[in-house]
Amino acid sequence: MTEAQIDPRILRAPILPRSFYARPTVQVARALLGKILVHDRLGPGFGAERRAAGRIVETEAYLGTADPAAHAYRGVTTRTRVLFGPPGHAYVYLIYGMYNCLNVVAEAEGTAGCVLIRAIEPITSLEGSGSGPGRLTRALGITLKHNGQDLTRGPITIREPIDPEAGPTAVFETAVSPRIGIRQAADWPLRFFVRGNAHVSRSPRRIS
DNA sequence: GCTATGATCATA
DNA sequence: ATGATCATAGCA
Repeated sequence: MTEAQIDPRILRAPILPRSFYARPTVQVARALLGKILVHDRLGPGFGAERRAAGRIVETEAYLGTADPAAHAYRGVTTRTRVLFGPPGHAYVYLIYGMYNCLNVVAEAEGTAGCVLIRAIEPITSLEGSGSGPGRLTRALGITLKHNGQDLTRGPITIREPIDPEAGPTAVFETAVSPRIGIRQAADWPLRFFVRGNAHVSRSPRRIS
């Protein structure tokens, strides 16, 4: 049985501060590309195989009350409350009865806005693919119970890679496209991904 | 209480 | 093109 070796870069990677998230949503969506998403299932322990991590290679911005495709479009509800809360928290929801989607709350408290994490490039060995929003949460063990959690505290954190010269996506070009799978505001250019990266999702655009 | 609706994915 | 499967929203 081969123990998966953790890339030591994630052990030293500093957690992104709240100020990173307290910016316009589109800025946050672009800035999240290349950052490292970590789920430490044992907290600050040393259980190496319990730590799952990947590099973010695809995101989508959802612009709150100004965006017909956003959950926050119709204002505060039980579900969307976290979107209007302080930035740097996780917004997790269940879609199609089977998939959890992980979003990051952006903008100042009181203003809704979030970034959907759509794909990661594995750093640790993952159980399954990290390509696609439903698959990456399954691979990292992220569920509804993580909704509202503070991403500056963990166990889910997003980190700055310590050595930007290392790794296959360290130097990259950001590509832009319409968002995947929505019907409202279907042509808004709010999807961002690492051009040419093999782990970017290839979900078909929903039609009709 | 009830019903419609998905920011998905796999299979065909 | 279809189906699996369920939390949430909107309405009565």
